Amino acid sequence: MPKRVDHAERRTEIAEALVRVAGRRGLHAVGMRDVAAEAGVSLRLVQYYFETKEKLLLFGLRHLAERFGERVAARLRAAGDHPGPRAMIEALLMAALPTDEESRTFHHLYTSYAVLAVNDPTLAAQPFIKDPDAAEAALHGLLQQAQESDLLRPGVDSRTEAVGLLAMSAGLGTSILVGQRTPDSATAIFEYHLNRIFGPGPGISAGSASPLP
Amino acid sequence: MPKRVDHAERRTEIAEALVRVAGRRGLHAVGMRDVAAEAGVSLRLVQYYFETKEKLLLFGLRHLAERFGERVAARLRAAGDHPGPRAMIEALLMAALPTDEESRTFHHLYTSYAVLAVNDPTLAAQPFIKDPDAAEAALHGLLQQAQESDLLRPGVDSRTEAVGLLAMSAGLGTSILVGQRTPDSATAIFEYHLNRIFGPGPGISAGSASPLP
DNA sequence: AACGTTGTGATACGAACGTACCACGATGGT
DNA sequence: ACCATCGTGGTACGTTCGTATCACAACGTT
Repeated sequence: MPKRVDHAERRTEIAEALVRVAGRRGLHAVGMRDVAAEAGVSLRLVQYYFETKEKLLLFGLRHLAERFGERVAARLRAAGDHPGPRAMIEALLMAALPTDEESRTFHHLYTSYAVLAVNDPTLAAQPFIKDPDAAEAALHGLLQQAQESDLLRPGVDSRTEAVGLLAMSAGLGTSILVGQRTPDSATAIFEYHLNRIFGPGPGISAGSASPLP
Repeated sequence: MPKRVDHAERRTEIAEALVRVAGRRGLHAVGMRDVAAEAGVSLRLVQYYFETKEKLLLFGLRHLAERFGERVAARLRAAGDHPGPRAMIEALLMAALPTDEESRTFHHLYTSYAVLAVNDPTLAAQPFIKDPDAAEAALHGLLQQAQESDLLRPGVDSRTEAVGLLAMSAGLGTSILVGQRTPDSATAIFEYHLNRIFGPGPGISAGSASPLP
């Protein structure tokens, strides 16, 4: 029926099918046939656009990381520069928490890939070193900017804080994912730490932010 | 040849074989046959002592969590009460980092199980809710104890700090696992935060603890 | 001494997986 | 108008997996 097909677009569609079905049933339980069914194409086509499963998984990871990067960027843009760097930092940290379905899926799959990357060096480089480094640099930049504007309490090490906050975000994200903690409690913890780094200021908009449940 | 066999002991041996081989090749790549070979027994025996793979995995998780709990307890005991609560807290946080092979395996497999638990509620309850809650309670207790001894800076919320530090530990652990960060840099971050919570005091014994590589 | 239970081995089975192969309609270049 | 190539479907192959089955040796009990 169709003549010439945009390969990149088709690969993206299939990769998103992979992300959907993996988010639903777990990455370990996803086969080529599941991806094909979810994408509404034949098994042969998945083979055609990604010759091997490994390549499909790799592309899926890159696509996932890219989509998530765009999401974070959009939230940062939405936060705007108006209320100052603190709002941007809040947006950055909150965007990484698994609150809605999309971020839940991201955390779930990203962690799955991270586990695979421990034994499969092919996966590692870009999404598990470079991307976190970039996030760290971004947060570090925001903190430095705030520091230069004299918004931070004295004695704050912007670099160490950046690393620590991102690690905290990752750890809290996992806790939320497995149901140990609620997004609201994570929000409250961030609020506490931002109050400690900045002076006391205007709070976070979302969530009830009760002390701790 | 042998007459009566201690089931519990045998199950433990097999579970440890599971942990070893899974730590080497990844939990997703481990089959019943691999566990049998690693334990030096026949496939049938693994089936005999754990009827199904799911039960083997479940027991493996509980065993892993238990062994790790003992490890942390031993480190806490080794830290002793003498240098005060700060040393205990340092020991608690450091014990959770993947520094040697044993803790690396623990982090790797525990994360693998956590990913599985997202889609399989059978796994969740004990090791992913109760155990972290216990760790949190322990750290919280140590912080409270330090607070009552007037060792903490004013304005420190012991509960929030406990949760945040443990989340940071988990996040840093994953970063170390995938090779983004070194154990030493994680140590430096803990030192920074403990200096902030306590007054400035005696440093951590292990590691070079350079500012940040 | 006989017997039921327990521990162990070898092997078979059915399903699912990733991949390879074959066939064919449609399309675009010449 | 031909033909090589692209896109697509269907299906088969070989492997591996978890599990089930059969057989039998060794032990404790009576």
